[in-house]
Amino acid sequence: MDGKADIPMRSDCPVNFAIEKLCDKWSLVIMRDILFWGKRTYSDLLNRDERIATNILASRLEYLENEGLIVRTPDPNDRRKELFEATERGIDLIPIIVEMVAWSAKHPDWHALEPKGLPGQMRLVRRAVTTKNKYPTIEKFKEKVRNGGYIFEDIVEGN
Amino acid sequence: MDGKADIPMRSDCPVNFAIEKLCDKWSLVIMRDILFWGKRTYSDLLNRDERIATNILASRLEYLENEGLIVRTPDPNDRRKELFEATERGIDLIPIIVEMVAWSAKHPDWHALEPKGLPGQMRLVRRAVTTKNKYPTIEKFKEKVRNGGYIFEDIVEGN
DNA sequence: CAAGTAGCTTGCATAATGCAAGTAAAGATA
DNA sequence: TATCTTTACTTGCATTATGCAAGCTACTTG
Repeated sequence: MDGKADIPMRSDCPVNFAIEKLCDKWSLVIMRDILFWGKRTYSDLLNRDERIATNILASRLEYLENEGLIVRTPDPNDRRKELFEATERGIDLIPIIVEMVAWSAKHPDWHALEPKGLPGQMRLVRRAVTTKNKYPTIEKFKEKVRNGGYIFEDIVEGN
Repeated sequence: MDGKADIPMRSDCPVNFAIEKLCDKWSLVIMRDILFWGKRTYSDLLNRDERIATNILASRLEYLENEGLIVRTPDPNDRRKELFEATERGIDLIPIIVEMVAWSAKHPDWHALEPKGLPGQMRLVRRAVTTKNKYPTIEKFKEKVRNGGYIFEDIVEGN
């Protein structure tokens, strides 16, 4: 119910706008799971490495829906389930998230964690750092999600 | 002194890494002020539209320094002052911030704030949305900051 | 019809942020 | 040189955000 308070913006700066909308500990993690990993249900989103608490997940999903970043629809096959998917506005977060990946991957502190992702995923991360112009890739990512898929779908199936 | 607790990362995901390092309410605002507006002193950073509290600013500057995003040097002309400037790692935040601007500027909620920036600044925002490949611009921005300048220096002087 | 599963809520603890007042050291002013 | 101002903070306390564990209801599965 509560979670993020609905207070007026601190300024009209577009940087500040994005910070106030997006910069909490969980909103972008959830968007990553939907956009990159194709997680669509509450329980799928709950059982991830970062171990979000169930009350926080509920409040964040409500928030993301209110902000127009995701929509929820009842699962036609199982009336207990709701399916969450990204809106166009949510899909527009992909460039931000890709640049975050590039930033992390460029600096030693992240490598010190000895990250152990799937091979295809790590390949993608390396490309995020080295590629001069990431926009062709980003556009492909967006199209995938618009068509009901997710960014890592080929990687998860294959390797 | 306190502020951000030094707890272990929730996962080895590079998205999560960036979120844990950067996603609080103030770190990126301060980096914006340094990178885009050339703010270098404590009092300059304090007196901005978002009205950061003085204790938060102090703790965030300490944090950003510990994370290697900024360095502080004593002002040779005034021994009360310290000058804060971005490191290369801090400069690497520019693409993230630019994509945040593009995200905000693309969607109605931000425009509903009726933002009133300087003309040159608004021009830059519009370009951030429309330009297909932002990397040439981003590279120019980085060079400017590396050379001791800041992104809006031409705009602030002119209009 | 009993046992699980999915998607929550509730209550309480800790951490992050916000506000106001105060302070010491350095520089500016009379 | 004595006073006033500026700069970069700290301290104490209030509020908001996040974290943890337990419980709960509608639906599905065996």
